[in-house]
Amino acid sequence: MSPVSTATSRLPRDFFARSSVDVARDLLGCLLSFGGVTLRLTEVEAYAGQVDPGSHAFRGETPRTRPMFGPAGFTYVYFTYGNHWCLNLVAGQEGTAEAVLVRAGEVVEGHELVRARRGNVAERDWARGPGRLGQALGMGGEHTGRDFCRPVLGEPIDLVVAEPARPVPAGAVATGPRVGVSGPGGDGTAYPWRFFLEGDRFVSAYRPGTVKRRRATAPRL
DNA sequence: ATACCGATTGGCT
DNA sequence: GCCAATCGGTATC
Repeated sequence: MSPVSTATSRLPRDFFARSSVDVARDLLGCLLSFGGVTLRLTEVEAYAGQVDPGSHAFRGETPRTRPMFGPAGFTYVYFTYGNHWCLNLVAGQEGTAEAVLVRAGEVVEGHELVRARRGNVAERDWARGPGRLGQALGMGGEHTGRDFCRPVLGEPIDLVVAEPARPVPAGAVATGPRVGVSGPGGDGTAYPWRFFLEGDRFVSAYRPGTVKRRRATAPRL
């Protein structure tokens, strides 16, 4: 039996109610289970809500970002580029709209399920990147705004975030600019809030954010 | 009503 | 390394 599959203590809401940066760092190595698939988290990013130009919540609450403005311990799943569903775990105090983007992981359980969803791609790429990870887990818009800390009441919760059997050594955690975050003052280099396991194969490739172009004038036909 | 764009990915040069 | 795909969210007219 693999040591990682033996850890089963669900992280409490208090764990997520801290600053997104602290939560992100501590999530590395943790086990995230959803619908029969378990990932060992290798890469995450912190977003600091309304004071963070790179955050979806920067311009205030909208129907999409509503879960971010709620209490910690809920999901925020968003759709992007016409194809991809990406998973966030809401952090911080209610109203601050902090969240942690789950960017990559290693599949440690549910290989058959993931193989079916991800097709014939290298196992290394099954959940290496937020879009791929969402697909590996079978994430969709119906999974946003879900409480993953509440123990048993109400609708079934199939998302579990648990401590690893063995915590990752502090020296194994690396930080850097966030991936793909763009815009004036919002580029990823502004905050080194990407956390990943140094040297781990299941970490996505770094890509800098694109420089935002400004169109000269509006077409206004 | 409409235009712009993205916390990405996969394919091709 | 470069770039098109693809469509919901958001801002704007």
